[in-house]
Amino acid sequence: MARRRQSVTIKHVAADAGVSLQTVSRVINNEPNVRSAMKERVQASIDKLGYVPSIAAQRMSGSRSYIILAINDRDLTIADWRAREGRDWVDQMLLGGMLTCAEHGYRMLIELVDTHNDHVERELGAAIAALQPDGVILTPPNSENALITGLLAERGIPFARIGSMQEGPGIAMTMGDKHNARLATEHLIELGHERIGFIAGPADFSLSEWRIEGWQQAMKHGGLSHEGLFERGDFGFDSGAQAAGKLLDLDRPPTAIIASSDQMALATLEVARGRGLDIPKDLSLISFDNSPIVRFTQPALTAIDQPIAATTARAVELLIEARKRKPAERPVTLEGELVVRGSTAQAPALGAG
Amino acid sequence: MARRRQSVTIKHVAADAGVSLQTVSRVINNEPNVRSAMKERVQASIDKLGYVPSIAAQRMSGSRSYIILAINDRDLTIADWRAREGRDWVDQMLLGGMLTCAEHGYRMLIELVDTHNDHVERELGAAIAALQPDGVILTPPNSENALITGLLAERGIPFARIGSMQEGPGIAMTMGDKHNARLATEHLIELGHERIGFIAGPADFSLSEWRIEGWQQAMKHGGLSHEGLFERGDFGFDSGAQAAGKLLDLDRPPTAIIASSDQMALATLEVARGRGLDIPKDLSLISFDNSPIVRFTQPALTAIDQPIAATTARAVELLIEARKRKPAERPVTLEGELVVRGSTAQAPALGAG
DNA sequence: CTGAAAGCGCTAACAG
DNA sequence: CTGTTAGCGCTTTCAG
Repeated sequence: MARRRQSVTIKHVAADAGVSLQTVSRVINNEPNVRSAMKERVQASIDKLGYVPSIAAQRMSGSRSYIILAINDRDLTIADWRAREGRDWVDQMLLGGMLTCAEHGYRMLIELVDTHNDHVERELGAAIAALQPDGVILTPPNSENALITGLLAERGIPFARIGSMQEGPGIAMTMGDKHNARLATEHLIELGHERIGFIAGPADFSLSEWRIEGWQQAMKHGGLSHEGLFERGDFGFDSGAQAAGKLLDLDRPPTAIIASSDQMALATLEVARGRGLDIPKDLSLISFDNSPIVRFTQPALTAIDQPIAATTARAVELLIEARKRKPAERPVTLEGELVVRGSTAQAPALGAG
Repeated sequence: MARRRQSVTIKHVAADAGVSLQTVSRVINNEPNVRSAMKERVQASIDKLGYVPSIAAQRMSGSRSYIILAINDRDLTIADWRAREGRDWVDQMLLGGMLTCAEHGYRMLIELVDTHNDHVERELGAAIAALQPDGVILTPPNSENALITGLLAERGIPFARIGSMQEGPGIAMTMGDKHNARLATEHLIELGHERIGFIAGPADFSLSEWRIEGWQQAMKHGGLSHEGLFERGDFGFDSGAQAAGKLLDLDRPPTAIIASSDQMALATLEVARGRGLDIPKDLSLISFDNSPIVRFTQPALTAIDQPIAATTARAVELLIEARKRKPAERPVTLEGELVVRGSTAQAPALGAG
């Protein structure tokens, strides 16, 4: 294989336009001090020759790499891909991230990191050393992994922490979990439900707690008690089934359940069916992931749609800005929406059953 | 923002190990002429310092970029992402491609290219100039886009053409479409079906034609006629509905239909239902995409599973090898499998109805 | 088998 | 406002 060198370099452009390399560089990088006549002349040569700067060379001379790295948990991601159950959060991240990157001449690269392992630092460190990304996007539960955030901060790489409100280095971002949980709860209250159960996610996800807060607040605000209507799962199906079982075993079981993940919602659906309950007649159900799968159940599930694409897009923008302005201290929040489908209905008549 | 330089470079390692840069370079690249004692000493320093070579620098000095580029059609990909209907071929490509890349120290980067437009060359040329990928993976319908393959060949970049058997530059690869169509048809013949309809994809996809061949061959081989049982769609829902309608309008309609995409299969399901046909009792149905969605219909669809992940993985391997060995001339084929679910059943009794 | 020198394409820093 | 100089971190010659 022949050595593949840049076919047309900054030198060719400089020669063609009859200027110095530096001037061409200034035009490429849209720097101020260039006379517009000069700029046009150089641009003409660039267009004529079809010149595109080499990212590697740009990176080498100490400037940007034009790469944003999205760090995802290796095992979780692969498990989702292999399961082929339609979970599309990676796609949504790509949708928001890639397109926004492209608008600014950047690329987004996904990196799978084995975050359970204690050599996260080595793995992530290697990725950073190899790629020298201009910014990193962290998703839960990595967003609050001190090993990761510490490393990034130490190396001075701007990063966004999606699903984290902690203070400290990096841009904290949330998808409005508290608000979203409130939204779901209020929808049920409006439908006349008074006993609304909540199946939370694991405690090591901060967003699990925010959602609990949102639910509790909405309940209180509606003059309802949430006592005893709470269970916790791990986002997975089995844990959801167990939690749903406990809630439905109560002396006075809930007439509606909010589950913090699609899998736990699906499990709840199945458990309820197993007990002869009709959804939504006997039990209303809201899922906290609007993944494709919840549209194909019978009935389709009312769900909280998290703005994954929009949040990732915003993260990219903030990361790119970060090298100019110092990022804001306050957490950035993009709120989700409630998508109403067939799994929620008027609460069963009070005296009935 | 401080200039971010490589924290530990080849120089540090060389100094630490008390050897020249060159020797370190040789160890990194696993070159032959290094005494094993030397090698170990250098490796020890590398490990101690946590050194990882900078891809940008490696690329700069004329060697590999360690980047494999997967080119996808911009509009199609974005449409799928936005639709959120669980189509997961991008994920499957990532699954196969990223993991295999990682095994070899490469990264896979997705690039969305507006392939309809006639400035494909500029777009793709820019991506290549900027990234200098070591290999490119093309998916249909780009695999046979002469503008694209020509550009790649001209620049001497190894590339794989998935879904193409054409001769010429680049590694031709298929997912066994002919074989897969035969498989589906044979399954139906075994179930006693004699009139098996086929809804093909658009003619500008070579694989559409291969599937037709497979179906026709299996029919002939089973002593059956395929005359008049053929329709063509564009892979989309509406075209599928139209095609299904025509097939079911025949004087002697088919008792089974094979659709070349999940959307066309779904459309067929709906059209059949609309006519009061029960699936699979009155009509058996096979989808040609085993995307998550076909598992959630009632009944779940029997489908051809295309080895997207495996093919992408193989493509990556072949591309990486390509810079050593000259790639084989013959097309590389990985065949799909039939996943039997509830949409196929024994043919309705002959005299009945 | 190992080392020294040159340069990849680009930008930062400094002159003019 | 524009040009010159000196590297970035690595690999490729080519000597030893």
